[in-house]
Amino acid sequence: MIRLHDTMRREKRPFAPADPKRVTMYVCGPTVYNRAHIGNARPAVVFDVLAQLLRHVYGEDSLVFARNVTDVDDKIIEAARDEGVEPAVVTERYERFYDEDMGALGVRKPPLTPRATEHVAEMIAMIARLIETGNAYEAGGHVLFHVPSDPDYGALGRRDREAMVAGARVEVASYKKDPADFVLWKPSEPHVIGWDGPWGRGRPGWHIECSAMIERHLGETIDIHGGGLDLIFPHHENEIAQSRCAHKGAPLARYWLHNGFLSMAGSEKMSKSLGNVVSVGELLEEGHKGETLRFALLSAQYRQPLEWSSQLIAQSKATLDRLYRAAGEAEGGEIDPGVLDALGDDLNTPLALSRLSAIGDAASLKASAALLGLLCESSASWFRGPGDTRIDDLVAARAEAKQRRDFGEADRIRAELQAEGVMLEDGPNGTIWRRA
RNA sequence: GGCCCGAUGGCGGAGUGGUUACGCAGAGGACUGCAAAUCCUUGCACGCCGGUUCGAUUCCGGCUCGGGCCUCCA
Repeated sequence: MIRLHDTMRREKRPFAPADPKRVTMYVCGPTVYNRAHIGNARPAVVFDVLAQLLRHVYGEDSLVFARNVTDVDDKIIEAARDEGVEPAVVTERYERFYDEDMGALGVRKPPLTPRATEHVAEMIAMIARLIETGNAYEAGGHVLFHVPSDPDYGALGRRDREAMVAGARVEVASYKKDPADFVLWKPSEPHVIGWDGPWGRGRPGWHIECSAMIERHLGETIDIHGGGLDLIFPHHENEIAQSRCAHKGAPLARYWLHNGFLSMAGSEKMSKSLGNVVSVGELLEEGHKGETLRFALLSAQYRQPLEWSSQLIAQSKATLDRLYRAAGEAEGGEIDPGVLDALGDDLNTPLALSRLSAIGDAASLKASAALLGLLCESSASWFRGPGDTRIDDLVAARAEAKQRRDFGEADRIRAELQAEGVMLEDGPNGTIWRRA
C-alpha cells in the first residue's frame, strides 16, 4: 500500500489511482536556459523513485509519466539575445545538458517529455475555450485569466484574494481587470519568437503550457502532480484554475506532491538569483559520482529541508562504499518488504536507506536498492572504475614482497598507491584494490 | 504585514504518549606482519516555557530561532 502526502488536503492519505491499469503522473520539468543546480535535481530524483515504486506496485506498463520541458520563456529569449542566437540553440543545448546531468544521477528519462513549443496549438485551443466560458478575456493584445471568475481559486496554497492582493509586490498592469489576473497569451514583438494566434502574433504564458500538455498527454484529471514547493503559488494554483475551468469543473489532479528545498551551508535557499548554487555538472567535475549525489539527495524525506554540504557528500560516499561491499556482485534477489513499506509511506527514503543496512542477503540488498536507483552498477566498477594494469602490477609486486616477508618494500608500495588514492585490502583470496 | 513549514546526539536523519531507529564520524576489542576491510562492544539527543496526562521528545498553547511562499524560481 502506498500513502502520499497531498498538499491540497495537507495530510497523508492512501493512494488509489483512478485506474490502476493507467496511473498518471506529471512533474514540472526544467526551463532550459542554463545548467541544472543540485536543488533542481531533487524533484527529478524524488519523482524518479516514486515512478519506480509505482511501476513496481502497478506494473511496468501501467505508469503514464510525463515531465515537461519549458522551451519558450522570457529567460530563454533573454539568454538567446545575449548570445546572439536563436532560442532553439539555447534550449537544445540545455535540454541536452539536463538529460546528461539527470542521467548521471540515475534518473531515468520519463517516457513522455513534452516540449512547450510543440504544443502551442493545444494551448491556443485551451485559451479559446477559456474565453468562451467567460474565464478569460483579451486586453491590450494579451489574453488574461480572470481570477474572480473562479470561486475556488486559491485552494492549494490556502490563500484568499485579499492576501494575494495585499501582498502583491508587483505593479499591476493597467490592462488587467483584476490585480490577480494572470497571462495566458502575450504579444511578441516582431523580432521575438512567436506564433500566430487568434489574438495576434504572440507566445503562451507559463502556466497554460502545463495545463495544455497534461490535457493532451495524460487527460483531464490525473492521479499525481508533482513539483517543487515554490511552484504551489502561483504556478500550480493557476494550472488548477485553467484546467478546471476548461474542463467543466473536473479537478486537475487527485494528489499534489511537493518537494522541499535544498539549502546551502549559508542557510539561505539555493537559488539562481542569490548565486549560491552549485550545479550538478560542477559536482560531477569535482569527481563526485552521480550515485553519491543521488544518495545524498535521498538521505532526507522529500518534503523535509535538506542542507547541502561537503560533509553530506562524504557521508553518502562512505555509506555507499559499505553497501557496495556488502552487495558484491550478487544478482536476482527479492525486494525487501521493509524497504517497500518505507517507500510506500510517503516515500520515506531515509527509512528505506536504513532498512538497506539491515538486509543480510546480498542479492536482496541489491534488488531493494535498485528500487531507489542505487547499487545499480557492479561493485568492481564502483570501486575501481576502468581497469589499470599498472596498479595490478604494483599489487602483484607487493604480494611478492610479502611472500619473502619484505614488509618494508610491501609497505612502500602500499604507501605509494595510497598517495594516489588507491587503497589496498588484503583478504583471504589475495589483495584487492579500490579507489578512495 | 499575510500564509505555510521546520527545530532530535559531533554530523546526517527516521520514529514514538511509557522500554528511544539506522547511517557517518569517534572510542575499545577481535582479526592482520602492520594496515585496510569485516565483526563485536561502546559513549553521545529529542530548542525554551507552560498545559493535558499516572507518564510527553511525541498531544495542546505560547515563545525563541531557522526556512519557504506572497515576483522568475525545484
